[in-house]
Amino acid sequence: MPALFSKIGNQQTLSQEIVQKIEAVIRQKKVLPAEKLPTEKELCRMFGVSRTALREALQMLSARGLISIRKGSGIYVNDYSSAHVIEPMNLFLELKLDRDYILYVVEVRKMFEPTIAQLAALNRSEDDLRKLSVNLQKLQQSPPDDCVKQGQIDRDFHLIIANACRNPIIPLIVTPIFQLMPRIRSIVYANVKTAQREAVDYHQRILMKIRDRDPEGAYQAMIAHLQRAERHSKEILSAADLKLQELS
Amino acid sequence: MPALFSKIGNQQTLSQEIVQKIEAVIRQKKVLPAEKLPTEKELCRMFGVSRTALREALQMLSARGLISIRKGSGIYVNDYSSAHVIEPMNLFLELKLDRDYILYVVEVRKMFEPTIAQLAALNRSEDDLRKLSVNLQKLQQSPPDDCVKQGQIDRDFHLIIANACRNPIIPLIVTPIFQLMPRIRSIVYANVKTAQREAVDYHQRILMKIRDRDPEGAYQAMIAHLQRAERHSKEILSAADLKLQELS
DNA sequence: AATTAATCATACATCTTACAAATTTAATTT
DNA sequence: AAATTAAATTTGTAAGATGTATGATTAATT
Repeated sequence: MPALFSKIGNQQTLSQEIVQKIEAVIRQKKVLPAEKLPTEKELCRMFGVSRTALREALQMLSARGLISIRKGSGIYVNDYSSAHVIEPMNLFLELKLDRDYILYVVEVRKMFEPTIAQLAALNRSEDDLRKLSVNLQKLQQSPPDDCVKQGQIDRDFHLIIANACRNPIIPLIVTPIFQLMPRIRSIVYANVKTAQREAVDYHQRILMKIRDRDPEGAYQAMIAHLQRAERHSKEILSAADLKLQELS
Repeated sequence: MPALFSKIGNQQTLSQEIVQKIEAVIRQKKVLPAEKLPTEKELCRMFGVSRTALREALQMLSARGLISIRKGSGIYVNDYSSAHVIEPMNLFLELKLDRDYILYVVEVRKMFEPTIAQLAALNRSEDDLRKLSVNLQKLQQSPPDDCVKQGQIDRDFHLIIANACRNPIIPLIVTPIFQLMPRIRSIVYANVKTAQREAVDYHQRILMKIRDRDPEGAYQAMIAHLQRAERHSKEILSAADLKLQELS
């Protein structure tokens, strides 16, 4: 039977409706990044709404990174950057991170990073090489007991490689995953004394292969590195599951 | 010279400050998903701010997917889902999509999808198989001239495989990339008459390898599929660059 | 007694008005 | 012409009032 009446009015709130309309013109590139939108007053007039509703809509768009609101100046369209993509994934992984997710992260890295190292070996610039060797020195010189710092340096090493691929989508994908490394490391590697020396060794080998533009070598070196890391993770995870409680 | 005094008060707006405080308690899991936050009135009292400022903060959190505001009911913490991660990346790719980005997308798919097919062959369930064969039938039966629909079916095929990996991070990463396929396809494949038949062939081969739990076979079949697709893309992109203008 | 309708309290949604603070623009002075 | 000052513009915050949805309670009807 066909319904006699359909719902009156929009289910969504006014501000959500406004968001959609403004988002549409941005997505359709009718206003470009750095360009100014009409003032609040004008927008109110155009949409026929109060400033309250309009401002709530603007704050939503601003929270998602589509616009910037500058007091006394106006409303500007943002150049939607990778930061706005990475942050939600970061939050997601942070909220979901538990024993299982650590293993998922390790699995994903094992799947993708060798291929990334491969491409990096082909596309790396001289500048990438410099960054990598500076990073390696830092890792060698870092205090052996500062797990968090080592995790950060480790993360940067892998990030430099991801950026060396010269494909902007790759850092987008892997940055949030690498971002977890310092936190995971502080749990997993807390007791592994040899971890630092080992990491330096593996990084050195990877760096050499990338320097020599040897894709297959870089691929294999990265596999070796990650397999070693995975073994550590699994051993210590099963040995000390209790520690994971500290995460939350 | 070091400044004697730093600015008084926070540079950021009141609402942004409120966002940080509420976000903190959610990140620290002091309130769990589905739990209710205090009412607007109480939050105003607690923070010592007006409803205007508070509501703008709430709308920001709601726009990012951290909370839901239900009229007449209250404010609830969300179960931060993968949808909130995928959407920003979707937007990013949509805004950046141009000739270069299409090639980046193809490259990323070539890098990661064979490995994904490999893992899917190992972890796939019977249900995954069913979904894949249903999808294949749909592709066979779809009208030959409806490029967009074919793109959607194609996308779903690859999404099913990504989900078959049983690693929740993988769909997170690849969904936004696959989401572009219908749009890209409508540009690239518009003139390729044989595209549909070819796609059916390749999909069939991949499906068989996954069915037989043959990781190496699935890997190779996926490589073949993507290399063919890449050739199409490049040929037609260089032949008809003008068409890209239609994107914006 | 059970079901349905009416009522009320609660909570979010929107509007209006007012003022504060930052920025930009114009005017003025040096 | 440059620097300073004043004015206008624009966003930030506040407070109060009205509108609308939700859920619980009470009254009425069957």
